[in-house]
Amino acid sequence: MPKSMCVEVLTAVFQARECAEAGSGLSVLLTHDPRSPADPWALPGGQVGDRDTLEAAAQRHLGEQAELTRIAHLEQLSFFSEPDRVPGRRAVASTFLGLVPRDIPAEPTTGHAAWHDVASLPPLAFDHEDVVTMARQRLAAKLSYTNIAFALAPGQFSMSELSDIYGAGLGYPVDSTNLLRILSRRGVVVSTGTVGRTGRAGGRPPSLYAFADTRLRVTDEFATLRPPM
Amino acid sequence: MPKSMCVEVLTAVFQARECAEAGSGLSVLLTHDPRSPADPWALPGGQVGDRDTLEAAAQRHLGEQAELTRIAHLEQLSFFSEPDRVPGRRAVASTFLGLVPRDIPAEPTTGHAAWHDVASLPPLAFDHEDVVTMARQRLAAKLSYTNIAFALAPGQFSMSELSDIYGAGLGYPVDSTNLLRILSRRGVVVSTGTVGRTGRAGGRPPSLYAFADTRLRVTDEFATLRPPM
DNA sequence: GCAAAAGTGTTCGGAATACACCCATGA
DNA sequence: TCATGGGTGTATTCCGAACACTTTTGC
Repeated sequence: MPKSMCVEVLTAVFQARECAEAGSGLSVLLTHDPRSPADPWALPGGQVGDRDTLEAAAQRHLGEQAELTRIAHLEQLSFFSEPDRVPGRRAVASTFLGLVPRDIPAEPTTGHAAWHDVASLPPLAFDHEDVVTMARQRLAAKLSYTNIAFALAPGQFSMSELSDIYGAGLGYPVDSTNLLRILSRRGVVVSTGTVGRTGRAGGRPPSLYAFADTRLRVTDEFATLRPPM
Repeated sequence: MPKSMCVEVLTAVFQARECAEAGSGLSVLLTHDPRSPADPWALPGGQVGDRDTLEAAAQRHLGEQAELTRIAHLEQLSFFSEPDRVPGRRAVASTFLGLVPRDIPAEPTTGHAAWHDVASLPPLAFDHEDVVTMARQRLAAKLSYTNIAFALAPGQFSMSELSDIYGAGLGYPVDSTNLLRILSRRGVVVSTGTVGRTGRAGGRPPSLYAFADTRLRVTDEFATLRPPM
């Protein structure tokens, strides 16, 4: 009879930050135990309880380690199961991608967790950097063919703000003009009828939009090889 | 300290069968223990060894239970972690999608495993039908934007044969004329220069083609929102 | 009025589907 | 020579990127 294995969860939580000046605009939540200052930063996560699903365990650890209780979207990534990925014990990691909208309180109030721009990450524990890389790739891919940006955007937003969020997730600038056309035709965003305030540099006040759904939905199902007729 | 959990692997292996008459043309490998005839059919899989990755464990079980040692493609699906998905024990399942080409020996020689057309599946154990459904969706999606069909096709094939394979995986007919154009432009298939034999109903003998790669490759990376320039 | 940002319209090119037509073989 | 299936070419349609132009605000 084979032995049972130890399963842990790890979550890469992203947020598209406001700060325009430096970095990519996309930040990931990392934890660091101040009692062990020599340890590298790590992704939030930990063990799975007897009655937890993996998703529930991931959410519980985010609440405990970073006071993050409102995750707009959480989805499974891959399993990391190399026998020696964590020295000294057999730990199979179930990894997750989590997304938090821009308008929730930014900074965790404990000293154990902090947001780091993905363009300038510190050294990370074990294979956690691989998890971040995979999470970024998954996010970029799903921005193209799903409405996943609802989980990064605030409740209402201007199209230029949304194109900044897409740009942060994709890594290249996105034309806000065409973005509105595409997302409107697909029924992803709808106009709220309200207008926002003009920014500090002047300019016309923007119309505000909102996402039509708050659950993940595939919006471009058949990139090619569509069904006939 | 939380208890460790029991991890099992489950694999849905697909093959595009030749038999044209009935069914969808897509078959999945199921196992059934003749010593327990009352049990339903199940997906192949089982426990994970101490030094196994999950992928290695999945492949080992396929070899033991169905004498299947040449898997052309194996990739992780989701984890199934509902606490009561298997009555009586806590079993977290790591599920896989496996693909086998059309030209390998079709029937397992043991009585423990058999191919079943996905259009007429028997009742399956636990949540295994959900795994099959997820695997079919993953296969259909990746047929559109990757070269994953290399793992279902024989080493050489005519375009009409390949369009049958695509049709089996997608669930709707695919025009072989346009399929060749698309896959040629993307560099997915190349002409071998050889020609095959005409079928039993007459007709012009087909040119034979082959896949350029035997590893998964994304061929249509940016369905939309391409980078500028 | 001027700068800055938002919104509108147009053009262009690429890609996929559909379909008509030609080619090669066996009976 | 005819039926059958493979292959080539073309038309249509759609969608997204690029960009010029107009509109609306603050100073």
